Amino acid sequence: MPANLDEIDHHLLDLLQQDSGRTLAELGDLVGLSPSAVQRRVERYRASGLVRREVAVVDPSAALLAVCLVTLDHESPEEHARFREWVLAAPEVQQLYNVSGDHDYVVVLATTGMPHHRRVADRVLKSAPGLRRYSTMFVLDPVRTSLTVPTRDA
Amino acid sequence: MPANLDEIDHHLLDLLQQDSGRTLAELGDLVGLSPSAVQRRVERYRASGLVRREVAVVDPSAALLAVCLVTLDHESPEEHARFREWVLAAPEVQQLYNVSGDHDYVVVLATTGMPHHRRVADRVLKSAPGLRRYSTMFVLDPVRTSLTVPTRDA
DNA sequence: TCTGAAAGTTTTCATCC
DNA sequence: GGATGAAAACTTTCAGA
Repeated sequence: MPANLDEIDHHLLDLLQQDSGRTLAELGDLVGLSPSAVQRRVERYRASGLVRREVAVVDPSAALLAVCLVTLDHESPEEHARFREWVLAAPEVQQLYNVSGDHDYVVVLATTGMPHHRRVADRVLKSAPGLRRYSTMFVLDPVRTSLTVPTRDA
Repeated sequence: MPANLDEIDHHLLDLLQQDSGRTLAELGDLVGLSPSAVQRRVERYRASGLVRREVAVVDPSAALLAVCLVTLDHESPEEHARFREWVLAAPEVQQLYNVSGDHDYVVVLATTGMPHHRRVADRVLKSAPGLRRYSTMFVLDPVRTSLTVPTRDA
């Protein structure tokens, strides 16, 4: 699915992950291609599923973020499925990762403030199916937030 | 800075955080406003800094993600500043959070695979200034990845 | 002050080479 | 990969509520 990418593709994907608001002409200038050629490549990224969508990034300091480490009871596939479904139902779950190690999931909660966070933590995590325990780290400073992914080694 | 937001603003911001690829006309239909009115509001979000930018989201399964918990030695402001500067220099640091609790930072690393990860972990984390220790949780499944932030309580 | 509509400009899209 | 014309989107302006 992820077609072979050349240097220009890596450059374009870097640029698009930084700021997708640029025009095809601007992108063309930056990577040394015509707007048409850029358009073809960008369309290819979308069609292949490499680029999923474009989103607006809201200032994270407008929110209270918390990173929670979750451990489940039994680790059975059914338990995992139920837990995921339950947690994903909450829009405040900004990120959900199944991870290796002592914990099973890392959950990033984004809320409007502490009252909101307490409600969400109680309703979503504390009463989640299969939950053994969880701990919460509040984000004091979101130094960097992004979804940027390298398309090749540095 | 964050102007008072009405119901339509919340709705618009939800939509834009989900998918900013829609046209002003489409957004207008969804929130019940004319394209011009939508454009004015969107421009206001940008000007106020509430919306930072628009980015292309690359399929996270194209990468190896790891969540690292970092503890520093002394906790002095200077140590924090040096650590941040050092870590932020690496483009593979997708997210960096200063957090409360036993650990000082949560670092999300995005790499192209295990060889790349090892190099980055060695170069960026293991030799970071002021580092006492860190642990790594590899992401087995990025169930949900987003930067979505609620602009009001649910 | 905010809205909606229309004119003018830019960008994107599709087809050509 | 580049270039062109058509379609679509965006930006600006203006008048009304």
